[in-house]
Amino acid sequence: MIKVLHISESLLSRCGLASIIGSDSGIAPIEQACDEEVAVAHYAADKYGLVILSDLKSIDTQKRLLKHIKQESPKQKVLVIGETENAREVLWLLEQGVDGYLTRECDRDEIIHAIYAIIKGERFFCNKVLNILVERHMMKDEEDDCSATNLTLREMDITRLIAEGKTSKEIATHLHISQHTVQTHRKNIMRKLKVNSVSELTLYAVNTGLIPTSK
Amino acid sequence: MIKVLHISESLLSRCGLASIIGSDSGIAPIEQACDEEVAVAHYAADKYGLVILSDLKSIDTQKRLLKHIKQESPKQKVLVIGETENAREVLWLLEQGVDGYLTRECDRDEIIHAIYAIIKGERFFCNKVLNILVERHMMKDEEDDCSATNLTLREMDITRLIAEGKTSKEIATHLHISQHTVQTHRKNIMRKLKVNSVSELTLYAVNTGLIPTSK
DNA sequence: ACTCATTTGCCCTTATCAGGGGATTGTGCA
DNA sequence: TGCACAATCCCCTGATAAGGGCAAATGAGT
Repeated sequence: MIKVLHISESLLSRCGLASIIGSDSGIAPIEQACDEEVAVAHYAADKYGLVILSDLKSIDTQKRLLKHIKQESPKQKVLVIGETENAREVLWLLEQGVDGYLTRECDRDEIIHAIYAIIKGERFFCNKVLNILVERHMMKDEEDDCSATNLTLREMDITRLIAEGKTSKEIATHLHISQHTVQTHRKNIMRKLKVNSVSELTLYAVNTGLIPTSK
Repeated sequence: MIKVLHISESLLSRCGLASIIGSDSGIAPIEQACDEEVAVAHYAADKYGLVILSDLKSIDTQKRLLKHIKQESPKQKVLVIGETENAREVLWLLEQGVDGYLTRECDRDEIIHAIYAIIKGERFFCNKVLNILVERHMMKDEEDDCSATNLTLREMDITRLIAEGKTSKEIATHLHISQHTVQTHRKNIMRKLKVNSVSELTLYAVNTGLIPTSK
């Protein structure tokens, strides 16, 4: 019987996954963690055959959890069920040693299939992710001096939060880092984007799709 | 028996909600729509007692669906299970006539409770959202004229210039008025729009067409 | 003439930002 | 092995914004 830990902040997701694979005879009833603290407290190396991460409010939480798990137990199998189609995010996860990535649109069979594949030591990615990887590989040649989008992942996070109206202090609290760090990122962002006001930064965020517009 | 249509792009969520309220005797088995097209094709006025929106990949999709539903059937009860704690998003949803808003952290009882409350014609919001509403409502008392779009011509000028990244001093020079005047306008604008940062002001300007976007 | 919204002007305090230093880790890449 | 870079943290200064209150001139409408 495969022991699974499902870390998800969404009640719906947790019940959903439990319901979906609850009937599968090869998988034990899923243990659940509803947030980061519970997950960290609950987790132990070699306790689970598979850890599934899904529906975490902030990508940052996802990153921290992943790092924590990989530190505790580098060989822990991890499956992420995500919503992002952002190439950089996916690539980052792959680099961290995630064993599988599904999107929320995947169907029951794909989930079950992914679980068994990963347990057997394979890796499993759904089509969308594969497309991203392929595209990324294609683009790779021309992609070296694109002046606009050379923000790092972290800088994109910060940019989005600034554009949403958060203060540096709020961002620091939200990301669990120091205000100084946020300030440093701000400086680098504004230097890279060649802007000198939050308005222009916000307009940049809107125009590049970092922020959704209401129409 | 209450007929419910659940629109969600996440398989986990759909199964989760079905599992959560499947055992409730007062609610019929949930119908599901997995994306926007299916939802639009599936939906008909007076067909459902309640429509639940959750886990839509883009906020734009959520907005389009909501508009569509309210056009087809203005009195349709709608419950949104969201993840945002962004005040503007929540307020926008409320203005569109959403009858309830829960976050993904809400528990089973809260969901069931919300459904029955909404069916009875009440509105239901979880605590986080209520906090947002209360904060905004505090502001509202003093300024009886409710809505955002009652800026004067002058204030619109100032808003546009602020959103373009000008400082108060630059605006003052440009309009041949005192910096103090610009500051006063700023204060009034931010009070009227209920925002407290230039980012949010900029987003307002973009969303209302005061500022052109490049896409 | 009177009212009301608009526009304009000024004072205050505190908080935050913009821009300038510098520094330490860790990771990836050459 | 070293180098570059990302991400983190810390210090400084001056400028500006945020938010409060107050009040005079203007102008259109009743």
